[in-house]
Amino acid sequence: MTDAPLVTILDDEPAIRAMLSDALEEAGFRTMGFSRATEFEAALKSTTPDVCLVDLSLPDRDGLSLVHRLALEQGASVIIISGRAQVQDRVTGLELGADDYIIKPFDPAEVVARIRARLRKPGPSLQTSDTARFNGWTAHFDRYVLTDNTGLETPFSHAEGEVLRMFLERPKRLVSRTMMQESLGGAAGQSFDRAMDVRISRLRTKLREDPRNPRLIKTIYGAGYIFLGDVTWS
Amino acid sequence: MTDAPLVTILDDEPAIRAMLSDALEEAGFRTMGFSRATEFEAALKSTTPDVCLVDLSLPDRDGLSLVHRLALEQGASVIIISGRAQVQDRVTGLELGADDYIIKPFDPAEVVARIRARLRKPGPSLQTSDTARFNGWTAHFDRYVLTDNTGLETPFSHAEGEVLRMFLERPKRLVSRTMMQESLGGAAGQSFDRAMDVRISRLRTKLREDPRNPRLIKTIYGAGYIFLGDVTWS
DNA sequence: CCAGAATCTAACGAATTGTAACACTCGATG
DNA sequence: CATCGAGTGTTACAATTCGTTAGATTCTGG
Repeated sequence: MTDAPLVTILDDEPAIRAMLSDALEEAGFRTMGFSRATEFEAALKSTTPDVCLVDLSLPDRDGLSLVHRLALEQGASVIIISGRAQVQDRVTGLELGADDYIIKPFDPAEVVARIRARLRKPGPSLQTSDTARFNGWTAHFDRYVLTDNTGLETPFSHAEGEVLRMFLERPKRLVSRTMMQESLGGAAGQSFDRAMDVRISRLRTKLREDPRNPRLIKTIYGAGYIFLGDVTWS
Repeated sequence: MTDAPLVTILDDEPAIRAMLSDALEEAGFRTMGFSRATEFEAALKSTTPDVCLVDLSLPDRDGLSLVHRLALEQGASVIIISGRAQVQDRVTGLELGADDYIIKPFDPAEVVARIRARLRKPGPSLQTSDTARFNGWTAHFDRYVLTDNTGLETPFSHAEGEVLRMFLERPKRLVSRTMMQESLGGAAGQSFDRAMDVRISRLRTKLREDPRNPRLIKTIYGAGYIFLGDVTWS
């Protein structure tokens, strides 16, 4: 999806840039991060972002004047992200041309929602590439269907899909039990361990694994599982 | 000053209405205040506000569904003013079409600044067209008709259209059950949950979905629905 | 080979979702 | 005013999903 909206992030703290770009890319946006205003301005000559996130406390320049220039010259939406929480700060920020003003600390989900509100487009889809091929099978995560090499379709549920995706994203590597639990969002505990097993068992059935000799999902006793398969995402 | 921007205020607390209209008129806007959603809707027939301030906790109606309708049908900017401060509330509010979300207690100066920010960018908040194409189907929302790829027409009702539109505006993204309820204006509760299901069931029938293996409207157990279809509005 | 731990999986059941059938509302119509 | 029919929420029950339980099975160290 090359026409996903482009969001630039201008903030001097790498941790915040990372958090934002993670959340935004997860939500389907393209992102570019900058730590300094000068770099950002240089990049503006060759690209036109759809939304600009700007932190006001920049080392090399006053953020507000930058916002002002941005709003005036580029047509882009400008969203200020700032630790300055006073009403007066917000008012002047908005008066200078910002379209929105978000206060640190913020929740990435709200940032995504506010960006979408600016773009007011249905928003890009969560899934970018959502089919994977492996050993004769094709997993269509968008349709929740597994396809045989003969073309026979087997539907799988959401929970099964979570497990399958987890494996396909880590082929031929050990997936520890605890890692699974975390990724599947289950509260750790005796009973959830069994739930995991059951999910895997059901997935194995759909993949027509031989219980005595599984070829795709191997159990490593005492450690976890390992998915053996030549995975190609497309 | 007849062409000063018109701001409507919908809030059941007279004190807040007074404070807002004072500040807004001071800032040069025209204002109209309403205490109930029904009055407000009646007034909409004769006037078109530039910005609508809406309190979510209304006595006679769920505010969110009103926001949804407003953003959709009128082209006006909608700013939610609410006491509900959870991130999740803000996210759903914005997802449902609000352009901004202000938390009580607020400073009137900030409200003014945010209104100005909205007016500056005549946001493309309005869905200009009323026809969408997806996977061989064409939905004519103006005529309440679904057209087959063979040209066969199937009428759909208003309630079905609400659900369909909600999906077509968020293709390939999870639509949570609560978001639906709020957009469709049902008071949350055991029984309305069923009403949702029934609407979707009826819509599925019209889309000739295979109950065992729906291709367009997928159910995500415990989470909501996801519409898989390549949507083009025109 | 044995004991104990880890894993597998059939079966059950609670929660969620699907849908047919019914009931109510509201306009249109005779 | 009675009737009809479309639209839609409600109810009741069926179907599905998925975690839990419990007993069987497999693995490992000794």
